[in-house]
Amino acid sequence: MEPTKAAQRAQAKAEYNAFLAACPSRRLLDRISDKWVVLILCALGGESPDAARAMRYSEISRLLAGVSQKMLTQTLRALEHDGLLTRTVTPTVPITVTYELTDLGLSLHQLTGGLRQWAQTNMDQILANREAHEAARG
Amino acid sequence: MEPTKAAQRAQAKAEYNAFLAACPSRRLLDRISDKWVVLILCALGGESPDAARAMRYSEISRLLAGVSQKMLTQTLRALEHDGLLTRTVTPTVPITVTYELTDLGLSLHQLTGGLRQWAQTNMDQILANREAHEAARG
DNA sequence: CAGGATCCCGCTAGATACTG
DNA sequence: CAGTATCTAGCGGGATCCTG
Repeated sequence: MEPTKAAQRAQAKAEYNAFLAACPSRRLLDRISDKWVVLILCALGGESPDAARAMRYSEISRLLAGVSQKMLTQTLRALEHDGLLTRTVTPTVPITVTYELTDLGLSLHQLTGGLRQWAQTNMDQILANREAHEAARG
Repeated sequence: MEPTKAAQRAQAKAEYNAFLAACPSRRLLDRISDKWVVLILCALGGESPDAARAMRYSEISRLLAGVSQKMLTQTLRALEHDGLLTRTVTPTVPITVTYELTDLGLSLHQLTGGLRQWAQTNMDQILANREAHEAARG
């Protein structure tokens, strides 16, 4: 009679449906389907799972070329709020703030890292597709 | 002296770096890190890899509750342009247009489907994190 | 009636300048 | 160094119109 873990997991899966606009998971999916979220997770997560490390604000800012301070701060705060990363303030002079992925953030990094990998791996194919598509219909 | 396939792959990986703002793969990553892209891929890809199927415009529109016609059309065209899906017009009355993932689109669906799954699986944890975070600092 | 193009508006991303 | 505050332009989104 005791519910198995598999049954509990199936139950949890059935609870949320990201296709429904009103479902909380839909809003969560919208949030993580964001270019800055993906890039920040890729930065903090490193190339391999064990390469994750804490980074300073300026370090992230430098790595993610093109990000504005506003979007970086805003996105970091949102990720902290959701428990995907921790923000640590060290009162040195000048002040030091580091960001580090939580276990939950690391689990999501498995996926976002895949996105980055996919983009880099299939870039040539996509470029070829675009050319073919443009040639086909001008 | 002949380059191995692994070496060629490593070379291809080194070519693109999604962290660089000027790199084409960065723009590609920005594109696929988009909520409508993710949802459309999830819709056309189905729950399991073999559940992928062609869908009509109105069918997608209904499934992705909350998407505007403009964004749906715009995103579908962009995905077609990149070769992630095909657009097929059947001259019935009234006209029928179906969209279907290509192999490349299916490969990306492996990842976006994971995002959706992750959002639905970790929703409860995130909600708990938010509450804890708000309680901690009002 | 399905499919989509166009116009208009509000919001938000992003650049710039300023502060603890 | 690590942010906040302010302003503007461009994008997202709804209403409307067009076409087969």
